[in-house]
Amino acid sequence: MTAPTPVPLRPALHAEDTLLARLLDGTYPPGSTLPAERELAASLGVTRPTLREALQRLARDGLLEIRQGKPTRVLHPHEGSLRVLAHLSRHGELGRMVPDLLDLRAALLPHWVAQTADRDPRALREHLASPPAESDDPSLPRTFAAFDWAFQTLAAHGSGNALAPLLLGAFAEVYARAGAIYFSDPHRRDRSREHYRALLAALPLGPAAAEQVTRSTSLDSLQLWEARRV
Amino acid sequence: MTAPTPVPLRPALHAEDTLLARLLDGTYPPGSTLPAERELAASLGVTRPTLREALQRLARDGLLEIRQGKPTRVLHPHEGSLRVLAHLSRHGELGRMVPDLLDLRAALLPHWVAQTADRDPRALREHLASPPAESDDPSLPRTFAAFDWAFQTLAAHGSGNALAPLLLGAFAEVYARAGAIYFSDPHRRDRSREHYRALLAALPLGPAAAEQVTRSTSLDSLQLWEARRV
DNA sequence: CAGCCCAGACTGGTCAGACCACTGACCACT
DNA sequence: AGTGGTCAGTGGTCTGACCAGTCTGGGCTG
Repeated sequence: MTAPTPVPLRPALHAEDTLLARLLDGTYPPGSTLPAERELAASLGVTRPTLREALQRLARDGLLEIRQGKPTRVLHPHEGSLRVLAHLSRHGELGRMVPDLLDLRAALLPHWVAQTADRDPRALREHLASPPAESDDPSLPRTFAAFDWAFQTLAAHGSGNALAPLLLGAFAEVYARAGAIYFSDPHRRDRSREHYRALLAALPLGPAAAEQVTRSTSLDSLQLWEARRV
Repeated sequence: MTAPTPVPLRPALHAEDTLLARLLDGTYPPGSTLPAERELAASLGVTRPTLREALQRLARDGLLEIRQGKPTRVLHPHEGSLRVLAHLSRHGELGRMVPDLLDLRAALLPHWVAQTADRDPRALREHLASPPAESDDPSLPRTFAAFDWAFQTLAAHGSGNALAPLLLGAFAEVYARAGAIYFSDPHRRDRSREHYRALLAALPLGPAAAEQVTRSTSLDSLQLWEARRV
């Protein structure tokens, strides 16, 4: 029996964070079974109702399967939901996600930009006109990431596909973290400004041109990342 | 004050379902504020801990914002997560989602198929070889939808993008429902069999060919749906 | 002996009511 | 007018008990 851990932050948060850490570090491997709630609550230093709230949240994220009468089961990652990404990104897997994120971006963004160009590119055009200027402000990477995120959001909304903003939203937290890393390099920032300019120039030429430009610039970003100093 | 409702199914489920229904039908519109937990629990005929478990789940879905000291706030849909899709699909919005789902498919699937073709198309080839045969089995639409879903899953896994299966998985429930509708038409089933055959033929020709075929067949499916008898 | 069945010991699900902790608005004081 | 404290209302947590499925092992039956 594990010694009751002191509870630094809110008990429910402590419980969720601790459980999540154990789920990710293999203490409770996929397919295995969680200790009984009473036991788990005691070892975490919280009460059962509090623990249960944390368990319900993790279950909703697709990490656990809770069924009355049987032990709570740890699900396999592929059974999980997109929300686990946010968790993973907080546990050091972020770097490895960047190329995958850029790859998805290369698949979706050109599609959305083309549709936006076809329907109503005004908001997008206006936004792209003024990316953050270069400076030595330490928060510039985050500012730049926010700008790029807004760009994607505009394209998702402009696509006319009601599911697009929801889909994009699933990546909000991960993107914020990953973007701060990607845009920490002045060279990559500068290259992205070129990308925005190129798209701005292509928008009046129609959807096909906008799509083509967005695709090639997205792939360029991916290559920029792959070629980074290791 | 609302009269305590009788509790048919599990109290926690009843609470969540009822709340969700009220969130979707505008009883608790976005931006508004939920009744206090004590009051809400009483009106739902459950106790506070039970209600809170339901609230925690809904909050994790991005439908609510719960903060100590302030009333629980109803978030706007675009602040929600992809999980709300599953909820919406259970509340009659499914038909309107089909074209949007097909549109997303047209953006992602060709990308994934191309990568799978490039890396290791064997499993995909094997799967595509044997789609469900025509019959009058009333469960055929669902069977067909399951086959098509497996196809997409193979492509997502084969893409090598670790995020792809997670992304696809977010649509599992919605796709199961939407697919059962789409594939209820024998004509559309037959057309999809043609699509599978075409892709099967294109796979040996390389990623570009596979991508091109997948893109055009995806768009064909979209047009088939748009042109349906109304 | 093989097989069925049921009690009991797990598991999670819910209840009850109390108290703690944070938020915001109101109000007396400066 | 500005400032600080007070307090009512909100969510957060605790306590310990009981309800409800699930599974297993031992005893009974055929």
